[in-house]
Amino acid sequence: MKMDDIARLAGVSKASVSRVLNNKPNISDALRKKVEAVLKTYDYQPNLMAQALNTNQTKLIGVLLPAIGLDIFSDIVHGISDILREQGYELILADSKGDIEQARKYLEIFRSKQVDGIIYFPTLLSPDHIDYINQIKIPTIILGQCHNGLKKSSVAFSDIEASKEIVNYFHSLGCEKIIHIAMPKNHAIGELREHGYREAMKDLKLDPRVIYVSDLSYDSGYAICQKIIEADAIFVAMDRLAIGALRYLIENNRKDILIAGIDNMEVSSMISPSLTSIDFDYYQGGQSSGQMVLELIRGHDVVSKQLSYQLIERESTRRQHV
Amino acid sequence: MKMDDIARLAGVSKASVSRVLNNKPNISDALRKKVEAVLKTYDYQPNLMAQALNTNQTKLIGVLLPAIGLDIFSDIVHGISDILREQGYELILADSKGDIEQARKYLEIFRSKQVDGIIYFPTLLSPDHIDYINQIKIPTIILGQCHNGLKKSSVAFSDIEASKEIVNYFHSLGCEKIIHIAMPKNHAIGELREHGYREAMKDLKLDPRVIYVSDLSYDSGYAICQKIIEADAIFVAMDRLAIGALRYLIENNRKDILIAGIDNMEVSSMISPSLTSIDFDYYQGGQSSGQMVLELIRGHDVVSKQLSYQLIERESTRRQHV
DNA sequence: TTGTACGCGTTATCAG
DNA sequence: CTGATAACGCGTACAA
Repeated sequence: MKMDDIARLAGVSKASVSRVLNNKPNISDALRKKVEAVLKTYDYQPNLMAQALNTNQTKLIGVLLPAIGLDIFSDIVHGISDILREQGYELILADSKGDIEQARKYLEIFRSKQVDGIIYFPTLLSPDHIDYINQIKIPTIILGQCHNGLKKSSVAFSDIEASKEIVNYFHSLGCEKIIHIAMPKNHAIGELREHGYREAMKDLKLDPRVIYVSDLSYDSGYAICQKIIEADAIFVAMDRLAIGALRYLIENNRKDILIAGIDNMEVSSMISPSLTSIDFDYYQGGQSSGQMVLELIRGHDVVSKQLSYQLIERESTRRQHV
Repeated sequence: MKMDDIARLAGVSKASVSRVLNNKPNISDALRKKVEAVLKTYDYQPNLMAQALNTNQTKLIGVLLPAIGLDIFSDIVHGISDILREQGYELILADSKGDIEQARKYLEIFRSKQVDGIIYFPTLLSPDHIDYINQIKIPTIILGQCHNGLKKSSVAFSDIEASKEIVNYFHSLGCEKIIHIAMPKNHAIGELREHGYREAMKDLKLDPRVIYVSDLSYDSGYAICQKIIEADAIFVAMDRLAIGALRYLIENNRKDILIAGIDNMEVSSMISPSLTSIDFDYYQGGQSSGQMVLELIRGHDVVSKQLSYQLIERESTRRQHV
């Protein structure tokens, strides 16, 4: 059932049908009624490919994340998806696995698929990569961080502030030897969180000590703890690693060491001891970026947004945790 | 840069350009070289919308899952995505949240977006819903279960067999009072696992006892344990629930009760005690369904496939676990 | 082997 | 306000 057919059945031209479908003003009520009736009867659905060819809009948004499996990213995807679908857009999802080459490959695929917009959560932002991003022609939102050199709209979380809060929290609990387990050095978010840690330690006039994991697996969090000789508390750059670290502490009877993460994974409240963490509103972040990419497509200006956070206190920061 | 331009620059007709692009045989080497040179120079990219309109293929596959956040589904997505992208397809991802109405809504969206194929992981398969699925015109793969009434290709995991294995494993450890924590009754996978449990118990001439959670959250797994008075072992229908249950056992000092789940989530090896579980190859399942949907699109017949599993023994099934 | 001409189903333009 | 008609960019019969 195409527009031609509808037009014939309604006894009008397909131009008029098009006008009705797109709510154009220049059409009489009489014709409108007639066409609408036929439209209803035959349950007409416009052919999106033809529409796309003509309007040069696919109504597709490319979403590139570093790891769709982590629960924070699934929250983000829900946020994005809920907003976009409301407005008739669909999303094409890709996973860069934290690798820049992969990321470029997917951005390239997005381009070739002619998506109308892109939401990109990068990991490392090298000067090189920033140049690459800036030169993208398609409306693009950078999610997860904002960077001076970046000429794109962005939605960031308060990684630095949140990290500071954790250090200060440990200090308020009487800790002095506060160690930071950081992400590998090529992770932008890891750098932000490490930065927050160092700043807070400096403000408190405490000696920072940072150790880096090799990757973001639970195992890495576990393994890295072998390097820790002495500590009052450990601030781990993400819950996932923290859960691994916690396991090590338990196995080695270091229940005197306090520990906290960031991300507030769903499982963090369920493990024993439950994990103190920072909660970011990732769903909200997804919604914001979805909204912003649509505004960008509609010609609005580049803007930046930063989201808030909340400290969730649990058992892992109590003395002698279970 | 469109085909016309390339044709002009190469001094040939656009038909010839098209032939080169699509590797048609009926073209001379001389022309081919000439065209390829121009193609390279100008980095020509065909307009997919025009292609789509013409060939009636969007190269888009709709993937509908009950919960994209769970790690099993992210494995599935990776499997699907790796296969599809190899062959130039992209995937549109949607989350039914386990709700049939939502699922229908998304299947409807897939249709309106004119996807070439669908991969659908349903939860409940009511007769009504089976009818609905059977009447879908687009090539469709049902993932996660196979059902007699279903006239679609399917990729299933060995839920029944795996469940039996766990019960038998508990029995080999000397357990007699083996309780099953099952998913809410409207979950097909839950039913399969419960079925496996009941069969195994019958074979062992043991009394089955099944209790149902209200939803699939960690909390539900925790809360349901309050109903358990006496047990040697608990077989939980999924790791997520099992982790909640485990927390309850620890808090209430019931370290004598053995416990095992299904899914082998990444975190299951990291919690204390680590959780005995069944590992399904979800990535492989994703790959298979991706492969099958492409074959369906190419006109192959409807087929079914069932994947294997593996029991992973861990601390939660050792006597007096940590 | 090569090129011409038309069709895919819309939206946009321009007379009437 | 309405209806022809021309784009949109590609594939493909069909003719040469």
